[in-house]
Amino acid sequence: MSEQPALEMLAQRLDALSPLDEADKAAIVALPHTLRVMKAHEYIVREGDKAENSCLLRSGFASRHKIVANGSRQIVSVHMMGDMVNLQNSLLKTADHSVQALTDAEVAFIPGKAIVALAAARPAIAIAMWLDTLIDGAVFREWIANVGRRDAKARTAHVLCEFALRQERAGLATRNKYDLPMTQEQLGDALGLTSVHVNRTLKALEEARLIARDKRTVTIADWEALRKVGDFDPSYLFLELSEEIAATRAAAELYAQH
Amino acid sequence: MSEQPALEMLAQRLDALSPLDEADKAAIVALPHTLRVMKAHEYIVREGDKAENSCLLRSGFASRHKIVANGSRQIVSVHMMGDMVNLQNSLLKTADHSVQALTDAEVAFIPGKAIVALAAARPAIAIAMWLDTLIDGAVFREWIANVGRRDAKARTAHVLCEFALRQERAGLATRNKYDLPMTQEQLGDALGLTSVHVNRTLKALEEARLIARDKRTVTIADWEALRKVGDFDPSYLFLELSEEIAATRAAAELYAQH
DNA sequence: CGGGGGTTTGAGTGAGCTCAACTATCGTGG
DNA sequence: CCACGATAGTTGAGCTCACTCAAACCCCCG
Repeated sequence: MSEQPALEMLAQRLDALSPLDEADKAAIVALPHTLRVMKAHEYIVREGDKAENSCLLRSGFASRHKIVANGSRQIVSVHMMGDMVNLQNSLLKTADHSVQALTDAEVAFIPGKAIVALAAARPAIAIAMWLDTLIDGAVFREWIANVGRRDAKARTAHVLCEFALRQERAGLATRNKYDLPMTQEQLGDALGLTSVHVNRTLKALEEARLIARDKRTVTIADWEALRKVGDFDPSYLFLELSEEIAATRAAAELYAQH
Repeated sequence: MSEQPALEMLAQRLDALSPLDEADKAAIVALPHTLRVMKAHEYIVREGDKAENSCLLRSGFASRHKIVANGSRQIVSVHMMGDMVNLQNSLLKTADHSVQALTDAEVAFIPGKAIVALAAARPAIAIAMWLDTLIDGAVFREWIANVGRRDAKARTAHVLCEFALRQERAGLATRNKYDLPMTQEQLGDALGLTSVHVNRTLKALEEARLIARDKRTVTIADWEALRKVGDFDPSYLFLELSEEIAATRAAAELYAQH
């Protein structure tokens, strides 16, 4: 990943959400942080932990989840390259949920205090981070509706569409073909279904020729049809606010190859 | 409601979340706004609307909801006196969900632009509003887990506990007895259940002597037992951050009577 | 005292669950 | 290079929680 400073990615993301000047970006890149390479399944934050760091996901995938009384798990969000996984840790004192690596991942831990101090000193950064949090909230709302009111087929199709667009935005794949970085068990935990039922549902979507699967690579065979059964309208992702991220990243990659 | 300026309540809330100085509070109270009295069922914001205002709920109750393809509704949050109902409208351009009055309500509409300008000018306010948004998100996460992984009984008990503590914080009731300002149909929309099943579930909770009901007044007969079946742990509400709100409000009421 | 919204109850159905077995894939060490 | 074990995916059979449909019932308000 070149000589790029670790937090360049964060500066880009926030800049895309809400324009920052060069000094703002420099201040973000200069934020104190420690880089860690995590293995799949490793915990990045545990529920109940004292909240000290916020985490930028530099590569790989991570999920946030809660455990309920009967022992089952609910994944409340899935994150990928470029996402700030737990900005809430900057201002809230204890973690209300766990964050776990879904795949091997590179994570930059940034002290919450440094983030708050930066936000206090630089309004544009405060607003960009607030906006990131607002979009986070919009996705949560959609997920509440997803698990609360859609049946298994629609629910599954919906997140398949969401992942497609988010991976495309992150510059990781196209909207028509991407790696689903989670087991059916984990997918079930995200959808509020059992792994057995996820399996049958995916099979049904495949038999209906909406998707194709190979290992964990998902091909969306009929985007329009999948969008329809999944009742998917991407506006809650506010992609237009960060459209240039994928483009920037693609350009950087091209440049790196030469 | 006395001669208090309409936005005093907002200044108090934000100050409780993250300390503000007098100039900050004065600036909040001076924010441009229009007051409206809404009837129950009236829409405050409609999904898809151009987002122009954020709304402070001065009295009454409101809910936010999404409609899914099959026509059913999912309530994603319930709000009460003192809540900012849709801060996201300050920074996001279109509303991704609707806001509706559950009861008659007084609402202060504040232009999103004014809020952003204030946040940009006054870091302490930006951070307080960001924090409010973060707590909003924590509640959304809990609701995802609630509808995704808890059965009807636990799910219902859980929100009954949540409403108790939130109404207590707002100074509207005690945690042992409060008005549930919604029909069983609406409760079902919040829980991802049908109204029929909500009815049976409430009845079961009543027969188990965990709650008692009279019209829409809920009495929690056995808090500890209800908390347990509802798998309720209030930490996600971050009540300690705004403990003084209820106290302040109670004191103000006392003062007003004399 | 009639109408309308909300609540309650019953009866039957079905989507998604549980339990259990079997298969496929893949990394590891002999 | 193969055998093994572990992890993940697939399939079947039966069950149950919550749904649907439908009919009372209740209560408030005009």
